[in-house]
Amino acid sequence: MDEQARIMQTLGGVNLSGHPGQGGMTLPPPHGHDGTDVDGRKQDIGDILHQIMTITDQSLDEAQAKKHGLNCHRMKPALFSVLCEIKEKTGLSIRGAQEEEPPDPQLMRLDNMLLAEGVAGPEKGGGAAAAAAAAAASGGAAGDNSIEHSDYRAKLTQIRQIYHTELEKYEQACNEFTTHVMNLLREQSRTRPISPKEIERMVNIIHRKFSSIQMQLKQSTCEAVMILRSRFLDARRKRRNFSKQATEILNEYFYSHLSNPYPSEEAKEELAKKCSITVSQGVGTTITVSQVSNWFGNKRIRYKKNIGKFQEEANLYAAKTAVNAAHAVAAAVQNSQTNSPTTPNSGFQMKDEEFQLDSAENKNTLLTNMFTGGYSAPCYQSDGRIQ
DNA sequence: TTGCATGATTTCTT
DNA sequence: AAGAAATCATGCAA
Repeated sequence: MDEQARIMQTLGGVNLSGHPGQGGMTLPPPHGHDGTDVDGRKQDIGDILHQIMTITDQSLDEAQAKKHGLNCHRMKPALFSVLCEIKEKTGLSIRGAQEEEPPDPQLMRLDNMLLAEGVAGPEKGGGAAAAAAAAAASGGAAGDNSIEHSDYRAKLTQIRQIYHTELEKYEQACNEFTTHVMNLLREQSRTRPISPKEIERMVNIIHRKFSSIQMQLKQSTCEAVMILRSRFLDARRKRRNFSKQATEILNEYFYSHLSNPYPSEEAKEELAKKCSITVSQGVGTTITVSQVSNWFGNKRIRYKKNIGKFQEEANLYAAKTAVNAAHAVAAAVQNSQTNSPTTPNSGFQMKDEEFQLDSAENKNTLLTNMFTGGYSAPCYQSDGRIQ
């Protein structure tokens, strides 16, 4: 620190005569009051410059000794001050051209992405927000499969850890290198003119270099996240057929509600629950509400597009529900004979009482008519939409 | 390998 | 926001 202060002092106040001046470069007057003094100074400067110029021709020991001598020379501060001023002037003109660069947009993009993915930024959650974001991006069905979800999070945490370790390493290396260079420059400032601004500039250069290395790290981290994310989403996209039982439950509901095949949110939940119980496709496989919605969406559109093709299926399920209804009625009758009257069936399956009591065939014709427009309400509109 | 079935996603409409 | 329609991508039987 005293070195720096000394340099500042040299820069700010010391002139060639060795006395404090008004600041800035103060050359001796061309016609000094004392001619012999001026001549002496000139000789001194010539002498010191000669010594500096020849120092490289000498052996290390000789140079070392000479260096000490130069440091103690009475004209040294003055010469040092002049050199500093000259350097500062040239340095300023160079710096004007290379500094004040705007923030790198690519770096900003990378930073934003890492922040959004939960890799950079505060530790909390460890990418839970990112997983949720990925879930939201991949549509309603996402975010329900906890196995894939936790897998994604685990991998993201891994990436996060690697990223932070590497970043820390880079920062440490950067600091070490900066300290080293600063020490070196301070050391050198004893023998050559180095201003604090120059040191600062050098530090900036080092930081820029290290941030460009950091950018590479950020870039590869982003790539890793993108790969993980695409894999995660691809895995979700992989289609697996529902089990036969699940399809049966959904079909039963669909054909028994053909007049209005739009299950409410509660009904969807119920169906999802029911399907999940019967599904046996593997560990962790469940049918979600959004999958039920997908299924009904697909079913409605495909049924509407080709009613003929689904006729057989419709008959089958209508017969099935009719049988169920008959059983239910029989049970109800039996109940009414033995106990007080109770509701034979609960839940969505028996909502459409009128439908249940029709004969399978009649009902199908009726419902087919509904879809083809031969039934008053609800039916497809002129543009083909239901309702 | 091919064609159909089917779950999921995307885009558009209401 | 929910649903329709189109499309994608995969499963599966022939």
